[in-house]
Amino acid sequence: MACWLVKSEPESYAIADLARDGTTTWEGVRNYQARNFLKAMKLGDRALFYHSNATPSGVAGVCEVAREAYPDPTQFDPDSAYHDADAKPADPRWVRIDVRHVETLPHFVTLAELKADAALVGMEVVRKGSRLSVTAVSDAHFARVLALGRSD
DNA sequence: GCCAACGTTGGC
DNA sequence: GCCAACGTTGGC
Repeated sequence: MACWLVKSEPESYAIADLARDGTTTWEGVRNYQARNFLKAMKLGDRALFYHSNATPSGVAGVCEVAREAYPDPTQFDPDSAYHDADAKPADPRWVRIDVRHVETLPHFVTLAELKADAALVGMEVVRKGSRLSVTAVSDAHFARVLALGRSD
């Protein structure tokens, strides 16, 4: 089973919102690399829920894939901010997934902590200028972040 | 608000 | 196909 990291700006959707909703739809991804990761995510895969553009930014919890990739309807909606005039219903360009809340970490793991941890060298989100909203995470990195988030 | 990183667009 | 301009992300 693969591990992932998904980013959300807590001002628009935070881990507390996911805890309240139980499941939500992850849509609006308009980057091909991130989309390809979405397509690779399998039912039950776990993902770190990362708060971006936050004070501070960091890993707030864990979610799991509740439904695998299916066409993102916002690409066909002219009124949507995610509208893509070049996307055809017969050949959808963008997908979304559904995710389910698994746990809110008792200790919020800040980006500074991630960067300071020797075991997390090479993790994508720690890279300077990392902008991908969906990334793959190694099993070892995933376990390490969980350990940090569960201890205090 | 600034700026670095980097994906996308469009002229040629 | 090259590359400059531009837009977006996201840390600080």
